[in-house]
Amino acid sequence: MTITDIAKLSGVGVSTVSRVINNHPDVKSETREKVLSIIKEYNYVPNNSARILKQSNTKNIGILVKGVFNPFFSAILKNISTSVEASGYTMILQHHNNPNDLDTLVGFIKEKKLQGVICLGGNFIDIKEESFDDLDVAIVLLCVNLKTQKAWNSFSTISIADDIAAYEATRYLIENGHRNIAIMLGDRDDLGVGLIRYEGYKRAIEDNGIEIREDYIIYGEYEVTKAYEKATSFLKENKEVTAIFAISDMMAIGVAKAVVNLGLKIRDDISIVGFDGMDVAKYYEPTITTIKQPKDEMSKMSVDLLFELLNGETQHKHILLDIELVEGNSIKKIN
Amino acid sequence: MTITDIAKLSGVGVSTVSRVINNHPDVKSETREKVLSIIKEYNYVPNNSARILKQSNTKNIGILVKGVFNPFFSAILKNISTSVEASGYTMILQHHNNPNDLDTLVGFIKEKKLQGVICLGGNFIDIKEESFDDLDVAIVLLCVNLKTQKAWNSFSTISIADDIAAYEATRYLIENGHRNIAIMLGDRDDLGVGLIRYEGYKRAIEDNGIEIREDYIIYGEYEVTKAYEKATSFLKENKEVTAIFAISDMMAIGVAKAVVNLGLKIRDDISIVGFDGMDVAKYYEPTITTIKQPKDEMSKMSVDLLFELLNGETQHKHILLDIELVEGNSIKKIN
DNA sequence: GTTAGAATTGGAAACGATACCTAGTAAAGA
DNA sequence: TCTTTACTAGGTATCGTTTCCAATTCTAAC
Repeated sequence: MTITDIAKLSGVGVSTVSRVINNHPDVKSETREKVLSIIKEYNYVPNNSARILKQSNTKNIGILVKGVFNPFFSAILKNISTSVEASGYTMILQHHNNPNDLDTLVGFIKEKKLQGVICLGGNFIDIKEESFDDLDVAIVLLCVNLKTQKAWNSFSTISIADDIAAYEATRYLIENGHRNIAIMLGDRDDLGVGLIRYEGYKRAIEDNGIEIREDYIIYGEYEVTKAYEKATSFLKENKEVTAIFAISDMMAIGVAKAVVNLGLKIRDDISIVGFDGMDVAKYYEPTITTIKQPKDEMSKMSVDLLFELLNGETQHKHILLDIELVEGNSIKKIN
Repeated sequence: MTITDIAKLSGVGVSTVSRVINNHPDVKSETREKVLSIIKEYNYVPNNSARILKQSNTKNIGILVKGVFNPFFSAILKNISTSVEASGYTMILQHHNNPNDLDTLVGFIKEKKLQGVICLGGNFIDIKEESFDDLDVAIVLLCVNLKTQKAWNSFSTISIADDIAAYEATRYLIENGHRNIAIMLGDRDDLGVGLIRYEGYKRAIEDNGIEIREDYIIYGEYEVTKAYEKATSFLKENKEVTAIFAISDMMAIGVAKAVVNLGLKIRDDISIVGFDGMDVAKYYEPTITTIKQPKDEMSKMSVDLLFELLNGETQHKHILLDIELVEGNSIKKIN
């Protein structure tokens, strides 16, 4: 079934059928009805490749996800997915663990002929000025590790102030009297936003005259199980620690279980702070104090911005969203 | 940059360049080298649409996800994603909430010119014999509601015996002395596998001479928050209930929090059984007894099967995987 | 030196849509 | 009645590949 077949069956020319399909105005309504009925009867769907070939408009949006598909990313993914489809674009999902995020991104764009791409997570610290030069594509980075302002006009970013967020979380613990505060990061070899969060933590510690201890870093790999294991062995050996700041809520849950299974009490013995503001943190018992990221806003903005960029309605932007420290019941006030 | 440009630059014909690109044997090696170097120099990437148009081989694999992107689906998605990419196929993700799953599926296949598709969740109860007739595509259904054996040779399924699983969970509660057992399903209007699970629950209740109560069905919509709210109001009004069987672990966590916030104790006052076998259920405190689905096996098998089907190495299969009741600490033994 | 056969190579017709350009028809105005 | 204008419709070149078929070159044996 091609457009030619439909044209013959409806007794009109191919251009007319094309006009009908694309909702062009210059078609008599009875002709349109007739063509439409034939299309429906024969279950005709236009060949996307042929259209793309002619129009050089692929309508492909890529989503490049780095690392774990944690519930936080999934929630964002779902929101993005819904909006992308609603706009008649095709969403191509790629997951990777490649340390070279930039090359992966560029390859993805070229290979899939993307018009736009959203990156979820990853390190983009050494972006080169010319990296995106020859590709005319709308790029939005979400939750990435990016400190340089190089090539600042070649892509957009939507992020929270990860360092300030981590600073706040740590300061909150210190204000509550904690001094021996450990931090749980993701992958030792590929920190991503974890690096920025660690810097916030570090600054808060130092600003309050506490000594930084490298051995207070735990790597939980963003997984509940790993977090549980690592926290268990860590707590066994560092009895003086009174608080752990985990940079994801899922890891915070692993830590919580470790605390319980060691015969300790969450809050009274070990205070816990999470990060993300997932529902599970709220519905865990005790409710875990966490840094809430505006995930719905983040996903909505990223898609909106992407389409604005695609339509040439805006220049590249760098948006910083607010976070919120949501108090739970997992932090003890010491004296 | 097109194949013609490359041909001119290399001083050969387009067919030769095409042969080089596609690794056809009939090219002198020095010609090949030359063409390859030009391709590299000019950063040429073949136009995928043109290729697809000619070859009608899109290498597109679709993933159609119904309803919520819960952590269970995300985990499966991640596994699938990795394998699909490794095979050089493109993964197109679509999320929907359309009650008519079959039409959505067929439209998805046609529009995106898919070669294969995996469905995650949904209702496929009224599949018609001719539904997939004109589409030559490998279909694997995962975690779907499907009872008829119509068109059994047009698609594959990978599933667990949802009814037996739910039967087991319910029977386990009954064996532990519970009689007033509520069940928490997903969406009232779109049950999916929930329907099958409900039947298992119902049968277990009846087999043990307990009266079925329609008002013991709670609809938690597969969300922690909803589950929490619904369980809270349910428990306030049904004080005789001693156990709740939630058909997802995330909902089980919502239920758990509801129990705690009502001043009751998980296990001692209200027993909870989940479904899925997610890490969070294991690391929740108390560990939630759950029906564990072999999610890694499910995702691996679905992709393997899909590619076998694509390569014509096998006929359609209908695989039933085993589940396991993983005991936690959320069930009280009554006398 | 010829020639069969193999090894390479080039030309050109598709694939299925879009959109420019042209043409016919009907209504409106002169 | 004739011209102008607005609609509506059709023909066809084109997008960038692949691949069939034909043509050319090369190799080696006579």
